[in-house]
Amino acid sequence: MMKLLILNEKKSQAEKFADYLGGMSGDFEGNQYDIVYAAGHLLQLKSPNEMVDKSLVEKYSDWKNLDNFPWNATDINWQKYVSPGKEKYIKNIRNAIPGHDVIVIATDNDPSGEGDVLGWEIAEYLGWNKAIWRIRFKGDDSANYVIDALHKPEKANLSTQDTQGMLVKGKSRQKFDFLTGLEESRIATNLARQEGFYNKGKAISIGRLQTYITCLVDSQNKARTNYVKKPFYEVRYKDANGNVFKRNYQEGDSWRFDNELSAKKDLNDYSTDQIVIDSTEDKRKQPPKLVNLADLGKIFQSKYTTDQITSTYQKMYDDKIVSYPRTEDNAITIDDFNELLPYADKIARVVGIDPELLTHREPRKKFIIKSEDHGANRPTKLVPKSIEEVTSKYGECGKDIYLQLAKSYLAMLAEDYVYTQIKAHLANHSEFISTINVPKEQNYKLIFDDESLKEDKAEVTKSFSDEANPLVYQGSNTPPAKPTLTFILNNLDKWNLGTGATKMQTISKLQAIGNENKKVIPQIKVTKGIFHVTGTGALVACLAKDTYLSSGKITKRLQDILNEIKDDPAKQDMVYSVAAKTIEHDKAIMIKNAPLLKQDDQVNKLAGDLKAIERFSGIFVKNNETVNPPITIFDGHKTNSEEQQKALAGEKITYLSNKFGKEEKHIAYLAEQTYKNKKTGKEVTRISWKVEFPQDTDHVEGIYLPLNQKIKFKKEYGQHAFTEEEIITLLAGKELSFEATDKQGKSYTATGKLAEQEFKEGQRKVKFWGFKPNSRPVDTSVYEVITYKDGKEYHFKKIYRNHRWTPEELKKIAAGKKQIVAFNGQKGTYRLEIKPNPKKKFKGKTFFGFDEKFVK
DNA sequence: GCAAGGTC
Repeated sequence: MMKLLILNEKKSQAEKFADYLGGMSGDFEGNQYDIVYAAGHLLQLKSPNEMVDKSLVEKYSDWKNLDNFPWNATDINWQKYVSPGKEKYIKNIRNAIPGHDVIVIATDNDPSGEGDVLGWEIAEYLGWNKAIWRIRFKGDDSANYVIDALHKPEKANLSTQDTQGMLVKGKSRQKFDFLTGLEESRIATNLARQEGFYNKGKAISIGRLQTYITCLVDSQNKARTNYVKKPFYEVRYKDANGNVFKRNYQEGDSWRFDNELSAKKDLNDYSTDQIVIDSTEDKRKQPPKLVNLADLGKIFQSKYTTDQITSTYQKMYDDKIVSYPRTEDNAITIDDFNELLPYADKIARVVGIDPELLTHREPRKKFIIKSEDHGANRPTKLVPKSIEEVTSKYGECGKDIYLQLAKSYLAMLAEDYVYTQIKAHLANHSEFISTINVPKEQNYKLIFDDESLKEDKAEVTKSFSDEANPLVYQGSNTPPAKPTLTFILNNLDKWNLGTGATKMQTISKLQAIGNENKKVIPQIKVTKGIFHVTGTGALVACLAKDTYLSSGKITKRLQDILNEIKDDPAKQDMVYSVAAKTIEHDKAIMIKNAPLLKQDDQVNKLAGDLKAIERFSGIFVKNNETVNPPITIFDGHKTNSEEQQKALAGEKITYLSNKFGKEEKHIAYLAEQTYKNKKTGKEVTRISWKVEFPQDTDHVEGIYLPLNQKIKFKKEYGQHAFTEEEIITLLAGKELSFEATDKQGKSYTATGKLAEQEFKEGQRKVKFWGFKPNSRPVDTSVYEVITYKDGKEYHFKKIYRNHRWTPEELKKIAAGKKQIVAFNGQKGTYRLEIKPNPKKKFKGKTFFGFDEKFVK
């Protein structure tokens, strides 16, 4: 009898195991067991300088000496520490260990070996020295698979870990990415600085996945800029339904011209011709495979960011209304199929699909896989009551995700799309041919049209008419594709780069929207669905051009080596030499590229202002150590050398600051400050500026009763200073009226209450509390009040240029549309094109007005 | 200050 500690990768998996085995603890065929779980990787590699012998710490802390690279990977002991935020999971597992004989690693069985690493690193970290069993099961949602796997565990222990192929494979991948990523980041950062590009004092991040993406986006945009359109002209035929007949072009054919005139001359040799049908055949197309998260990203790329989609999907997964997000499966097991089938009608009704369409309830082969990672993304048995419920819980994006997911699933249960394929040629010119597909029965396409996944959407075709007419057709060489999300994802797939879990995430992280997530400096940004590099991205693209890490090939090569290591783990040190060779090569390339930074237009335009924070240095009297504080204090004050010396001597300096809207006296001094490093969670102590602000006499503080929350707000509004009594009224959340003077000097009664408001400071939105006047009622006998297309209310005068707006005109105005209106002037009627402009400006005031253009 | 891989 053995006591087993079953270690799952995540909570949801542990819950399923408990379900199959009869609880989180219990008895499995005579052996006692307890189930514990992680939350993905709980551990990560330490900093390089923490993984080497004392004598090498200096070398591995250094960023500046290029001779250090490549490192000697055998110097490194590959120790790990608990990722910030994951301590509670480690604690739970540690507490559960005593009394057990075996740790059963029951994490995901990824082909990369990631699940193996994830389990083994926990056992190692916790100092486990007894048996370790690895079980591999097909999918995590069938009791039979799990029990079957428990019958035949792969038995090992920590001392034999180097013989475990999958584990060694996973660890080797980790080592390669760590070595190449960290070393090349240091090399790139150093080289850029030597050329004067400081990237705001932050490191330039280089890595196998991210650098490929950044360089791909940049090279594609450059290819688009350099594209020269080369038109060609040729005779084609078109029938009344728009079907085109053309010849198959071979290099050197004389009927294709580079100028229109020649083609026009050629056109004289052709005349209206009869269409001859060659064949008519009915064809069928099965519904497309199920969508995954990357597909959802592609479908909604112009509507939502990758970040919105992944985070919304995650919320829906947390509530279990959709399946596990991070998979690349496009099919499901027969068990999954059978489990969800009884809910199909219910799902259909929620998403507004007629259940009558779901007649194909037998599984087609293409949708069924024997084993799965997690199974394709799909709705679950937990069907929401209505689509409105989904919208109210997860917003517009959640609604769109659910609709798309449900429809993709339901399409699988509909009949094949049937179309008629017709091939034809022209009677007198048989070399002109045409093939068209005419839809016959839409079937699954009524539920989900897979065209939405393609970038070039096919048009619906009508059958041939009797005859076709010749015309001169202008074509051109194809321009390089736009770097859209689809483009990036397709290229990642080409090289097998990134996993289901990381692709969308990395693209999100690389984007400017990651500004809130300060872990990563954005390298790319997306505008209108097209990706571009940022300043940092421009630096990366120029420096890393032609490096191995910027190319997809390195991943193919790495994977070959990793598989070799998996088959013979004794070869594991191979990964060290591959990493060293990669770094050596890339270092040489980057040294060559570095001088080009100054000549690169894009780099100068985008990265020129990413200068370093200027610092001064000196010995600080209080700790007798050399310190490097910034010259400019964060309140905007630029210190002079006299002030710097004073501060180093431990004295306070005083100056006037203008930063916060008005001039005030600030006192600043150097002192020890403690920060939390966001990535490592470690506290860092540093000497930097502290500022004493003058006492705030403009604002008042108090408890805002409706929220029971402490707030601060301005003591006055316009010319009016609030009295004690009025402040109490406002803090109670009540309305207040007082006599006020407007900007024109007229007095009026202002009524309003406290509200949280927002103003923009550059890109940043700053929230504040303050008195907010109610919008003054408009005189509806003089003004029209409309709800504009942006959903907001606006007003404007009923009579404009002596013309009273008609109801039809008002409708167009509300829709934001242009229109031509006739006005009566002194010299008769004149016409203007009128376009509503809700942000019309006059003497600094913004109002709802109209842009006008004269028309004849 | 630096990766990619997990999950939440």
